[in-house]
Formats: sequence, C-alpha cells, structure tokens
Amino acid sequence: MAQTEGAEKSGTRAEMREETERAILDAAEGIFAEAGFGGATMQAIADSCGLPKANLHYYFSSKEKLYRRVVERIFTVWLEAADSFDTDATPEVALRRYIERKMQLSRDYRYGSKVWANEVLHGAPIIQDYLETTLRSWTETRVAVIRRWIAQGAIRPVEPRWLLYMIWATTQHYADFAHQIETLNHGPLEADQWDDATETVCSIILRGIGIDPGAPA
Amino acid sequence: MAQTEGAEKSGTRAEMREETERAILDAAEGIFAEAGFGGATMQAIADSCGLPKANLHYYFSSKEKLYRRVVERIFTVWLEAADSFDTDATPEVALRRYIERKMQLSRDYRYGSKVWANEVLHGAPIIQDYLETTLRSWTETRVAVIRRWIAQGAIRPVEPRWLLYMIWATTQHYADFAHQIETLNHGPLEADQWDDATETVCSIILRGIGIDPGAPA
DNA sequence: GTCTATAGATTGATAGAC
DNA sequence: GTCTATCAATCTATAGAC
Repeated sequence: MAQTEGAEKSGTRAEMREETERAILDAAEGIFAEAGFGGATMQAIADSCGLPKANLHYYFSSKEKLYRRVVERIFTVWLEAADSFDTDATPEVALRRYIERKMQLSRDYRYGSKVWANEVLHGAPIIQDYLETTLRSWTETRVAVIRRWIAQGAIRPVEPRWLLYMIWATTQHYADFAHQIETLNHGPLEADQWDDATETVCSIILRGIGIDPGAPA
Repeated sequence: MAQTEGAEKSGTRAEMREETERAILDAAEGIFAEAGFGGATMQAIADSCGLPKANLHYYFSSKEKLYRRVVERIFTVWLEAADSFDTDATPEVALRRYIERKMQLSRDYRYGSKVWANEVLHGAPIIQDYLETTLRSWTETRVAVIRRWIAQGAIRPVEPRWLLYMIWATTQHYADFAHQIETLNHGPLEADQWDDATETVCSIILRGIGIDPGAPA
C-alpha cells in the first residue's frame, strides 16, 4: 500500500501507470496543439493535468519523448481511419466512407489533427520515418486502386495523388482551421452543419471525378 | 556620411532602412514558418539574415511586434489574391481564376502560407481582429455572389461556405503540407505537376458544383 | 511513486562603446 | 545605425526528501 491513490479509481499498479500516462498524453496533446512544440512548456502540460512538473519527467524522460509519444498516438488513430478506405468497394462507397470517417475524425480529434499539421508544417522533424514508410506505402496502395478505377472507366482520369491530397486537405481543414471557421460562423458548427459540410464535401468530390452520388449512407 | 554602408546598394537613409527591414522580415517569415512563434528565436532570425541580434530589436522593438509585422505582410498578399475572385464574372471564370491564383500563391509564398496556418492553428492570438473584420466581410460578399449563382441555376445548390473552405484548404495544402507532399513525391513538384494539380483541383471543384469546365485559360 | 527545490542552459531584451 | 557584452526571466531536467 505504498502507492498514492490520487483521484483515479484504484487498480493494479500497471493500470494506474497507464491511466496516469494517458492523462499526461491527453493534456500534452492539447497544449502541443495550441502552442506548438516550441511554444508548449512542461509546466503548462503539468498544470493542465494537475500534476507536478517533475512527474511528467518521471513518466516520459524528456519533452521530446513525450511529444513523440503524442504524435505516435495520433498516427495510430489516423491509420485506423485510413482502413475505412476499402480497396474492394466501389469508388463511390470507398471514397464516401473514407471522407465521412475523416470528417468525423476532424470533429472528434481536433487537437490530434492540429499536432499532426504542426509537425508536417515544421518539416516533420519527429515523424519523417513514418512519412517515408507507413504513409508512403498506404498511399501507394490507394493510388493503385484509384488507377484501377480509372482503367475500368469507373471514374474520370485524374492523378490519384491530387485527389487524395484534396480529401486530406478538405477534411483536416475542419480541425486545423477550426478557429477560423468558428470565427466566420459566429460560433462552433452545429450537428446539422457538420452533416451538411460532410455531405457537400462528398458530393463535390464524387461529382468532380464523374460519379453521380446517390443518397448518403 | 555617418551611416554604415553594408553590402546593400546605397540610397537615401529611408531606403536603406526599408531594405534592412525587408531583409529581417524575409528571414523572420522563414524561421517563424519552420519553427512557429514559440520555437523561433531572435538569434535564429538574426543568423538567417546575417545581422547581430541587437539590430533586430533596433528595427522591431520586440519579437511579438516583428511577428505581427510578418503576419500583416502575409495578410496583404492574401488580400490581393482574394481580389482575383471577380464577383462580376461567370462562376467558371471567377472560381477558376481564384483557384489558379491561390495555387500560384502556395507555390511562390510557401512560408507565408505556413505562418498563417500556424497562427490560425494556435487560435489566431495575433490576427483575431483581421478574421473578424476583413476576412469576415470578404467572405460575406463572396457567399452572397455564390448564392446568386445558385439562385440563377448556374451552379448546383451547395452551402457557399463549405465550397470556399474546400478551395482554401485544397490550395493551401500544397504550401502548408509541402513537406509531406514532397516526401511522397520523392522530391519537389515539377512545373508540369503543379500545372496538372492546379487543373485537377479546378476541374474537380467545377464539375463538383455542376459546371462542365472547358479548357484552362 | 510523488513532490519541492534547484541546477544548468537558453532566451528576449538592453546598456553602452564605437 | 551597428555591434559586443550582459542582465533578468524562463525553461528543461534532475536531485533528494518523503
């Protein structure tokens, strides 16, 4: 019974450690998103999760290692969403599902998206290896699928990369530029605005590549 | 003849001052873009333009004032580009010209776009007033024009804001996420890739809102 | 494992010679 | 106007009591 109990529900030592780590990672994600790596301070992260600054260094040896863990967690979430791009489905189903999932991600994980944007904006000093391995191979498989659709005459001939960039850019814009959007909107987007925006993005892109989209799923 | 001459061409005192200020602003734009406000240091900016750190404080009293000047300069460039959205032209001409200009901006002023993205990402602490005044009124006039097009049956009915966000997101992505794009591309985009990307963005968006686009201008 | 106190390094900003 | 030297504040990281 040497361990301090804190406010969290008690559990095994491993569970408590995991809980504390997650609390720190959540706080760090928010601070890194709003201030960038350079602008964020360990003190601000500590305050955000109600822990002394020294505890952060106990769980994550350095600011850079903590940041790396934050970015890795975000990449994992992104990868799971990326799987919603079903390479066996029709173009309409595959793209619609992927876009809808990406829009949902922008809505639910705004800070994660912002941290990722920040990282790429600054030349990806931490995640360059992910870009060159995981992201590149994911992209190449999808490029191949889109080329097949084009060869089959299912969609108009467009360079697949420009299409993917368009989907990434448009969906992530709703997270990364949320502040600008909310300023122009005089407040956060309502649920029906999110739905309408999602449907508009889907329909413009699908029509744009020659598909006449049916009703949303 | 008390003034030091330096490497620049000599001129009036005012011209020299302007020249030095611009050199500092150029350097600052690059450093702020790559590191963010918090990550950038006056030393790094000074090194980048080959001046002692103290000189930066002589021309711009503080880091924040220098940053503000950088952001203001970028906003001016953005505004000039925004004028290419001709409210008297047909939807096809107006949108195509606007998209082409925005893509050109992403290519020519990558760092400016990155600084802007950084600023909005972090909640626009410096430029909030621009968002609420200039950007908001520009947007409202364009929203009105797009609604008129819809009423005339010239384009499909879509919420004008989502369409504008799509154009902003997609075009700016080529600057803000240039590092990711270049990693996937195994190098910078070639001239013909820029042209193809621009044409693809135009054609998808125009077809997406119900316009059958002709040949590019 | 948790917390206080502090070391060690860096940074924005300024003083003052030239 | 330019530059060197330096101050005062801040930050990452750690030492050491509990």
